[in-house]
Amino acid sequence: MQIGELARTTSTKVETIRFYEKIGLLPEPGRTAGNYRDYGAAHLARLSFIRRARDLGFTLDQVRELLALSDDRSRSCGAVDSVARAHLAQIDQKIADLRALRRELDEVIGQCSQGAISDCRIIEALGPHARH
Amino acid sequence: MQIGELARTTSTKVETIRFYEKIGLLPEPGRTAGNYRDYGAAHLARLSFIRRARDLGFTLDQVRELLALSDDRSRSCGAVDSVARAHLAQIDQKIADLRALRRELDEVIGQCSQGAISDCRIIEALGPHARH
DNA sequence: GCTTGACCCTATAGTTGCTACAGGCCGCAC
DNA sequence: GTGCGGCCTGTAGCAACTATAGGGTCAAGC
Repeated sequence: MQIGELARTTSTKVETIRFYEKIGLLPEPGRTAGNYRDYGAAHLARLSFIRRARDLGFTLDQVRELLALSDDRSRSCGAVDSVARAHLAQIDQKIADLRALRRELDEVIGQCSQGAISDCRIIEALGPHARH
Repeated sequence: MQIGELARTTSTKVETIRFYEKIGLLPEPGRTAGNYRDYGAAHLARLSFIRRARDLGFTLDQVRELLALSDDRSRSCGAVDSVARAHLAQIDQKIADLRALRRELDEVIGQCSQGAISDCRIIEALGPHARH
């Protein structure tokens, strides 16, 4: 399987695959006579794992950790669970932050009366005298 | 006012102020005899505006746009309103995305039975055979 | 047998929004 | 006069890719 097919199969860009290889996330595949990368089922599985984890918002470092854990099949699942739970907590925090921000921005926007800039409440609310 | 004081006043790092100057967000201030940047009230106001907008999650490009609009005090407030509303929509989208992701991750985590990795449902759920 | 075009290769620079050096002045207290 | 904090410039680094430049490979068609 060459890189383009792997890319299509996993909905990944070719450059991203090469990038994952460069940072050591994806093992270097063999090469054909013409120096093309030649992937097998194991590469497909590993890249799928990476993509799925990335889609779930794990950072590359977290993915690296999950991969290391999953490679060591004798270890307990607890470590994996804790990585995942930490990530969940981060997501909850992000959602809360965004909601707070949304509320605030909404308030600022609500004051716009569509007049001239000199009377614009949005600009005013952003200004140096706005006490928050 | 020198850069350190401006930084403290606006809760910005010195490097960030120089960075804003370099990318043209903050006008170059005058210099003292010793080549130190010398800021006045206008700089303080502008930097406060930038910080506040950034805190509300506007990108630097959006901030640039808002600044340009606010400088042209004869224009209607409508353009400002539309920048702000577009940003609000982006935030809503991000919140929705994160919530979907949260749900999914929560589901994956819920399956962990704390057994061995070889039975770990999280790893499994991330694997290539997980149909999503 | 030669060209065309799709694919692949490496290496490097760009993106966003900063942050962190390295190596060197300025200004003031002691 | 020397030590220290603060300032200066310029460059490199972070995440996680993406995009380009400048080339090689391979199969098909004429």
